[in-house]
Amino acid sequence: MTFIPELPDPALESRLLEGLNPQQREAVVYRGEALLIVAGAGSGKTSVLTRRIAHLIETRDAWPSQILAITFTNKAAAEMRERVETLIGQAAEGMWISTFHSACVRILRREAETFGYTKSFTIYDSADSRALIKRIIKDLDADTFGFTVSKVAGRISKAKNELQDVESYSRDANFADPAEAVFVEMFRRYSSELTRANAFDFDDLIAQTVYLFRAFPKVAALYQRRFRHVLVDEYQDTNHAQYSLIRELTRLPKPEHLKGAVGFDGMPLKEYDTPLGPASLTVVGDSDQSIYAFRGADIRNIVEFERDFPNSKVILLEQNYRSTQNILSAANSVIANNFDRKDKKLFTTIGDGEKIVGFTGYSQHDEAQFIADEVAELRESGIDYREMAVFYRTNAQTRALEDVFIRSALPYRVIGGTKFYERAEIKDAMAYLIAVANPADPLALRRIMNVPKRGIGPATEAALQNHADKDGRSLREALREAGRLGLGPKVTAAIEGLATILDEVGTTVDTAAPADILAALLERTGFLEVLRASRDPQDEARAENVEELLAVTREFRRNNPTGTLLDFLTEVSLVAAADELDDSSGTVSLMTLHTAKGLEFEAVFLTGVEEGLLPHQMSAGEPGGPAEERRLFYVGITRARRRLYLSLAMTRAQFGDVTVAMPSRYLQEIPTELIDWRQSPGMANSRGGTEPRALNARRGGFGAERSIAGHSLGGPGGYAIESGGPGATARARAAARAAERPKTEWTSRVTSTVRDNGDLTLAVGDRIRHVDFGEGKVTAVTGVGPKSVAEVQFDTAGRKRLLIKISPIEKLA
DNA sequence: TTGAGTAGCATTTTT
DNA sequence: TGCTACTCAA
Repeated sequence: MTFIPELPDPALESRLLEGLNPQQREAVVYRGEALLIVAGAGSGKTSVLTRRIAHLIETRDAWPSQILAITFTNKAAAEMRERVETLIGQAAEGMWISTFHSACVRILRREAETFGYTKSFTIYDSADSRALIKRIIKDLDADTFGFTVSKVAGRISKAKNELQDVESYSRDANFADPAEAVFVEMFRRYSSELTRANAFDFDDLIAQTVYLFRAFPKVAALYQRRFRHVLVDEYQDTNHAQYSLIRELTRLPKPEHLKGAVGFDGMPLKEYDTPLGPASLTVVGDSDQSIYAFRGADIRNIVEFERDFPNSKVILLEQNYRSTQNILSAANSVIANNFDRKDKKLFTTIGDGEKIVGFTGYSQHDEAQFIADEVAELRESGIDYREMAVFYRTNAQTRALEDVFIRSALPYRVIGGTKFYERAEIKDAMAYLIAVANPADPLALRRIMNVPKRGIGPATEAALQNHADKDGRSLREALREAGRLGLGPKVTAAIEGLATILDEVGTTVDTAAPADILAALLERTGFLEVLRASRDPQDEARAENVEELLAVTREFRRNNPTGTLLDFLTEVSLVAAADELDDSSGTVSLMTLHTAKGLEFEAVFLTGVEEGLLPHQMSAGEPGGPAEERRLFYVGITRARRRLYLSLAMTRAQFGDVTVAMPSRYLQEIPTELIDWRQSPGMANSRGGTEPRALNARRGGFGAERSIAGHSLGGPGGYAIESGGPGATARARAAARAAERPKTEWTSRVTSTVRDNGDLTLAVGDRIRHVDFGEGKVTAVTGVGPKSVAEVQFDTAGRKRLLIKISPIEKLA
């Protein structure tokens, strides 16, 4: 039979390739079993990926429903979908574009009944997992073996990422070691508690999907038949479980496993539906941007791709369309220090651009003040706030930055960090929803049992739990039978009241809108009422947060008119930090370097470039730690389009007391001529004297990676050796120098003083005195009431923005 | 059982 | 510094 394909529209096809360089072009049009696109930072990979998908559809090589594209965040997924739709219009419907986790939830919900779960399973986020682990540690007195919640959570997570379950883990376990025996027991309990609660944790979502596919080839075959083109972004950050999932999906299904099967449209499959070859796989990644090894990401997945897929093709994208040459040169020279990598050099035709700006503050407040001043200046030069970002290594660093940003009245937003959904009151409200959606979940129930206060304390809870355990029933069922426990009449009534509310509201879960369910729960339990009546001033804010949650549920329904409570809970569980980014908001974004991956900004401030912070102390003991930290630094640098700032502080307050910080070794890996030091470490160090070359003069003093490499001798299970290398002596010397100095030298130039000025009003031309900046003249006043902002030209400290209400200032006569 | 008060401890990065 | 976990009185 002759098959005459419908010819693709040549105009459209050329539009898909328009503006692409030859390598990008090939990445779009290549057809074959396996394709690896090695995409350097800013090399236009998203564009290539979206056009490749559009091209597959446009050339009739694939139906939209045959495409599965995996991204790192939901935001990236949404963006990709949008871009594909813009390229080819409506036809994009039916594609699966999502994160690993969302895709797996979708599969698991559909297939839950096949392997002993119900489709109303809940997803435990890390806080939930930790709460459970904490209880298990307590039960088993495992802390006597030195187990902490994070250690146990880490080990369990690692095992799951390696696709180990309790059985396979204990097969290799050394039971002669009592600590290991205890760990296995904890692992066992953790797993069985999850199963009993009809819940999956993050790692389960992937691992259980792989188990499902392996144990039920007929189920797997359905998906193998459906997805003919699998595309994976950020491949360098995939772990073993995710890798296995991809392998399962791209296997050729056996015809007998498809026999009699029913397709996704509910129609029986036909003979010719059996595919002739495995699905084609496209992965995109850059091993220089692998920063998730701590989470089990295995860089070998990308490095050994060609060996894994013998018929594969590799395409390199090295031209950068994002950054200036100065920024790229800095990035190239830093990453070149990682041995064991394929040499790759980013280049651009944009031109050199501005130099990188360096600044050394006396304290983290000083550093933050510099950033705030620069942000204000950049804004004046026409760069929008939303085009600026501040990066840091640890979340704790936000404090000083937020402090100064607030006082300077600069609009900012912290991405990630203490998230909305991690607030206690939100977790409580969510626990109500979970308890209603998944009655088998005792964790949620326990959380809300006494919120708001009902007089159900630990003793009562234990009694209920006992009753439940006695005849193998759930905690929820025990609640209904509280009358038989011989508790006080008050408590009994409270318990029964709660049970009634949950049961009655529970009848509506499949039909009612999430907002209505939440409203009913809040109303009937008096949750909001109690918060509002409280004397604690913070409770007012908590009540507002809960109302915000209510608004979120309404918003959800607006976007998903048929979305059930379960859909809402799923969506909430899987939001990533980067998903919070709102492109339309005119605020500066503050985020960790990890969150920054995949994003780009016109101006980037990379803060805390200090030894011990970047690279982080904790990384020194881990194999490959310093190299991964360097990649993190590299990722940060390459986010910037035009302006890059590197800053550090001489001293940093850590839990109350102040420690002396040394410039990061990575700073020396950047050619000096690329950095314009507004205040170099040397200048900051030597009583204001000008010594811009001081950083280089100390070469070797604190930059020696040799000291770190030596640590690998410790071997597995070894403890991190107290550093005795050159780095340590330099640190000690610096500390000694600091101690000799009069204290005032080291106190920060910018304090965190806040004052309530009531309704002090300032006018242009007023002279003021500021605690930190000295005297100055008001040059502008904007805003009204408590939000009014003064712009002040200080005599020596330069120009600053000040939120009048809280600044430590006084008006001079 | 609750709430106030205090002692002790902790910070790496996250789907 | 800021939070949690524990103790003790009501």
